[in-house]
Amino acid sequence: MNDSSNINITLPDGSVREYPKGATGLDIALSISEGLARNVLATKVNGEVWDATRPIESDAEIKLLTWNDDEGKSTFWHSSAHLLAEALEALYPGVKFGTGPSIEKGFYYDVDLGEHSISQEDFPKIEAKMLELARQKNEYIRKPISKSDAINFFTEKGDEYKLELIDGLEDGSITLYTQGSFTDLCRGPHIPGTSFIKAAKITNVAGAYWRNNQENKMLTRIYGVTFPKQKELEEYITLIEEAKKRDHRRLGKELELFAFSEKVGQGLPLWLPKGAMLRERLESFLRKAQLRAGYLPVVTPHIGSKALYETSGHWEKYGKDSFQPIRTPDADEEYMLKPMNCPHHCEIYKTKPRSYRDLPLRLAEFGTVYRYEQSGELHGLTRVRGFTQDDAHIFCRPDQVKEEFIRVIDLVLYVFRSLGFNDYSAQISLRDPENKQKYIGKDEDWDKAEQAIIEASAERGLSTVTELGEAAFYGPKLDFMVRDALGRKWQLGTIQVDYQLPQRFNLEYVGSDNQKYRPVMIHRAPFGSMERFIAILIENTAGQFPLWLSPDQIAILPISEKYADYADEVFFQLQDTDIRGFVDHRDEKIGRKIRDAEVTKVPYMLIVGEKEAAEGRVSVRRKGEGDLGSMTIGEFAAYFQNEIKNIIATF
RNA sequence: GCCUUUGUAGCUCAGGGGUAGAGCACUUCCUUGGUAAGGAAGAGGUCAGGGGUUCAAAUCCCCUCAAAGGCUCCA
Repeated sequence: MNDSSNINITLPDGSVREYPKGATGLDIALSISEGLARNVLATKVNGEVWDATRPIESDAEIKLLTWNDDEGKSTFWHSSAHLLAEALEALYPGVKFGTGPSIEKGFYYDVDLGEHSISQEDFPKIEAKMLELARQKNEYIRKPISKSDAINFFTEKGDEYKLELIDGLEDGSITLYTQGSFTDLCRGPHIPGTSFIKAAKITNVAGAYWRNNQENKMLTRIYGVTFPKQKELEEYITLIEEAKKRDHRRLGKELELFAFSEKVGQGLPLWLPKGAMLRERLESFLRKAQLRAGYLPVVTPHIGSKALYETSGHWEKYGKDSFQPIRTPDADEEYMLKPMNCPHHCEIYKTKPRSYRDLPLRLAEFGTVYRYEQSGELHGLTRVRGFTQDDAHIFCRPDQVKEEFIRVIDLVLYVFRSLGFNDYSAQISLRDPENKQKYIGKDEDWDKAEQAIIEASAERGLSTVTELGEAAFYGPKLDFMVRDALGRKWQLGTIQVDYQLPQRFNLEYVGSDNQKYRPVMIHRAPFGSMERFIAILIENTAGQFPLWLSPDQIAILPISEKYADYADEVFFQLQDTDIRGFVDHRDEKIGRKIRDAEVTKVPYMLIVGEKEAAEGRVSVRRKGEGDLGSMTIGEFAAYFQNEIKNIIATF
């Protein structure tokens, strides 16, 4: 044990060092190396992030946080929000402040600008001010304050939003932070000083309700991002530009995959021939794998009587936010566009008595559903009002849940692999253990299902995070996330256990003891929806789809009109081996034909001229790579099919 | 749904109270060419829609619709 003036500090590598009581993270860093000390942004003390300059008074486990730690970054950005606030106060006297947290990539501050408004043109001015203030190398100084003093301070300043925040705080836990001439109500922690901030960019400005409540006043939310090095800002900007180039809305138009029409309506995508073919190919790919995995295809109508959704509970929960019921002309009947496929599938389950021997029953449908999403929510293909789920419902016995989960995981991973998503993870969403009564279903069933999900994920080696309280009220779930080529995360497929619908539809099966039992239902969709999945696929591949999905796989480019017949002959021969594409018969030079094929992202160009026609060969050019040399038509077909075989294994 | 911004040719965009512009794409003609843009001519728009102000509106004002970025929502 240490004497009263010293404390023991445990470092992440497990080593224990002795420091004087009141040593700060910076002191500890300095004792390790000066270089480290220069980079320390904050200190994690017993799992809590502290200012690097805050004295540590007792034994602790610590970790020194730098730019390389997520928590280091978020501290850096939170401090940058204060710097932004200081700049705004200098530029717009009288501005009132809401809250200014760090976010995944940067930070924002919600402000009430009063008379002023901010637009893009003002960004450089704000950025310059921030950097000017940063160069003053001001320290972030932490100061605990009593509630009454805090109220006096912000009353005097006229910051009503801060006063509202203080109102919800407990006396004794309130701190202020000051850097330069700006003082903010803040829990912290912060980086030691503004000198760390070397590059700043205001990225966006938008409206946001005070405290995220629609009833409250709309404040101006100013988004920004900062870096400790100019170079990192440049990389960030490059990444943003790359993301813009990959935007599926832009590529969808350029590659003629889909379109929207005001006449048809908001959020209702029109699939153009190339997009439709891409989509059909994805569907048949999954259909084939599902058939092998024991799914049975079903088809159900796009509408269902209102009673169906009263039974399912959807009417009660979402009815007033849905497309409203359709009335029949004569009888007093109401039908609804289907927002989910599961009620229909439950009715299919009920078409005959089921025995425990029939289970699991796996019903699959590419089912198109309609949901009236808020207009401000619509976004390209990722959020639409009419979309097709690669849906299936597995009706099984409680003891089969785990096995079925494993099978679905295998199917989902097969889909990811075949489509080039190699960086994926999953989230297990379980009940809130504190609040079990808000969930439907028997306690023991939940336990069993949650256990089944956890075990199935572990058995398949999924990298998972577990979130308590994130389960749906009707059952726990497993959601898949993929990281795309730019490092962005997307939520894709989902597997959900459902105890509610079997109960609401009174589904039963006869057990081996001739008693009636209730099946468990599992909803699952590896793609999620065709629309959303294709959007993500477009962004991940930048429109350069895997060969087997590419709308046009080859472009045959005759050198001149003289070889048009030979070009057609090549085309027909290749078409016989299921290779699709076109012959570019335009009256253009070869350079132009190549350029156009490159721009429209055709994977293979086959150039045919005098030499090729004479020898029965093609000159092969791969998009983005260039000339691969000459092959016979048969050689090319084999080469081509081999490439596809290597991407897409059979399930 | 709310806030802010935007809407001009198929696409990308300039212009802006006084007869609508460019590049690309498209059509026709010339050119018959060897690995990322050959040449010429032509056609194409009720300036998102509706209303108002004005001698005159694509331009200014109002409303509607749609899009973008946020916020709230998401079976």
